[in-house]
Amino acid sequence: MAKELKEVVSKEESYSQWYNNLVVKAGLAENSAVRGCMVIKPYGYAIWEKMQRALDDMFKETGHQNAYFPLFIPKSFFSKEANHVKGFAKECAVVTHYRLKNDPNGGGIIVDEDAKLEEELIVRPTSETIIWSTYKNWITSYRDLPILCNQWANVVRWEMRTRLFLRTAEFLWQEGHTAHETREQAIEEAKKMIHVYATFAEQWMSMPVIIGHKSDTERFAGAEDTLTIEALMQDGKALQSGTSHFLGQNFAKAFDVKFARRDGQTGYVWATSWGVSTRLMGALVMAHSDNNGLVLPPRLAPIQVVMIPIYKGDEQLEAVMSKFKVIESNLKKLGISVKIDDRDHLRSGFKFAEYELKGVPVRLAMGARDIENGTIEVVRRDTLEKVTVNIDGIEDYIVKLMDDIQSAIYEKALKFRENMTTRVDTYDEFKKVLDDKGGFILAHWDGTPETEEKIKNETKATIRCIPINAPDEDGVCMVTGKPSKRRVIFARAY
RNA sequence: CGAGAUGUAGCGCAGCCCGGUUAGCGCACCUGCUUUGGGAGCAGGGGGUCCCAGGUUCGAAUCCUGGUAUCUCGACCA
Repeated sequence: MAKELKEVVSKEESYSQWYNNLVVKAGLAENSAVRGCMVIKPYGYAIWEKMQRALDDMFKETGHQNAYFPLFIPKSFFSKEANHVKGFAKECAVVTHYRLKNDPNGGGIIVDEDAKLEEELIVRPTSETIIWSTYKNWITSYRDLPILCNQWANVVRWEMRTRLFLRTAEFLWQEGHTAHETREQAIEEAKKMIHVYATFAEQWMSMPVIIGHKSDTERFAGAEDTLTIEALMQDGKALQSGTSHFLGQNFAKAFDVKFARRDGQTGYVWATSWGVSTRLMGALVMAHSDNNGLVLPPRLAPIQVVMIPIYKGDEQLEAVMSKFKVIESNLKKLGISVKIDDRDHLRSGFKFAEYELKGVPVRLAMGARDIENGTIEVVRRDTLEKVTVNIDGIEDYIVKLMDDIQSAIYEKALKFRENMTTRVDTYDEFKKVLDDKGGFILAHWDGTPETEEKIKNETKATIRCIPINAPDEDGVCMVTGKPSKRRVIFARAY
């Protein structure tokens, strides 16, 4: 099966085709029979679960609680926040009826036209509206604040073009929705959470990201400020991997969420929302994979170590297996997930390739030769470097190796991003870099939506973000020549 | 939703233009034997509503009409 994958790669087909192939062949996910939707297979879901657990822990550490709000949102809720409506007016699934019946003209089942809902229900594309209509009842005093809730849920956006993990009609995500007493506290919360995401991306996914503000046009519908983490994929395109919004008082005003302030006056609460989705799975695949398949960071790998026996006959197999069992039990005590693959109908070479495709960080192989010498073969997935080491102390060796891999793939991705980040000063240069090289481009921009739009239409590149740590640097906009205070990041994006 | 392409076994495809045996190939699957330190070899076997519905014809995977689904490129988006 990986052979097929290699053929696709060697033909230098489009990167997106390679990506799609890899996701399917590695057993992460596949297209479902339902248009635009995806089946996440057990192996892919196991990675997502690890992501969820890590993120959830980080949310709890920062004082958040989980809650759950309804999937269906009355249509009228959407007419309350004008900007938000514009952003989600289209591309939503709508529930119009509540009953089916047998077709009197045939054998099938049809919608019962008599069972039409008074008011249509929207399948949530995001939950701000239903949550704020609920928060209204929760908040009367500053003593009720802050409210720091997170929800793990599925959402639906009826996208025209879909791609596994990156853009599916239904996707899984986490959405935090917080309410605060002051503007400053809400801004602080939005900042805090984008840093949580950045930490997660870098420490768990081994994926470097740039934190920044979205431009006016790229901002979330209904937000005053949108913070984003932007990652660079191996084809030189950017991927927005997580966002954190400062919503100001927009939703509080739309849903009339007022509270009694410390000074005795009545005021509207300040809000944030933030989320990451199964899109992170796509990011993980595109950030690290090579022509042999996935490369998973050890902290997110469902199987961290795979052991493959090499043998002729039952006697040799038993000898290897007894050694494997000891190592397995020792590694498990150290919290490392281990799989012994003793399937007899497959040759070892096939298994090697299969686990490389699946991105298992460390592979151990042992045969008669090793038993004789008291050694074991260790192969790390990221470099495919192969060493034969003494079996004594193998556990410590592996623990260290896992840390090495976790940081090595981060460093590799960081280096790639650095090489793929270019400073340009003229529009011609900008277009040339975009076409020849891709990646992040640091350039001056006059700050107007008109210029941004013009660049987008002419080059397909968008402003990914205005980095929070961008140094002040006087310059002139590469398009209009108007003054600019700092460089922003442009890229073509998913 | 605009423009193009494609629907034939689990996957990838040939056959269609020019209608005519029992619809074929590779991979995968099953059985047996031989193999086993990087994707095994031989032999045998199973698996099809040729996307759906009409039409033309003695006869349709093949021609015509209408649906429908998927993919690629736009617009939209996490």
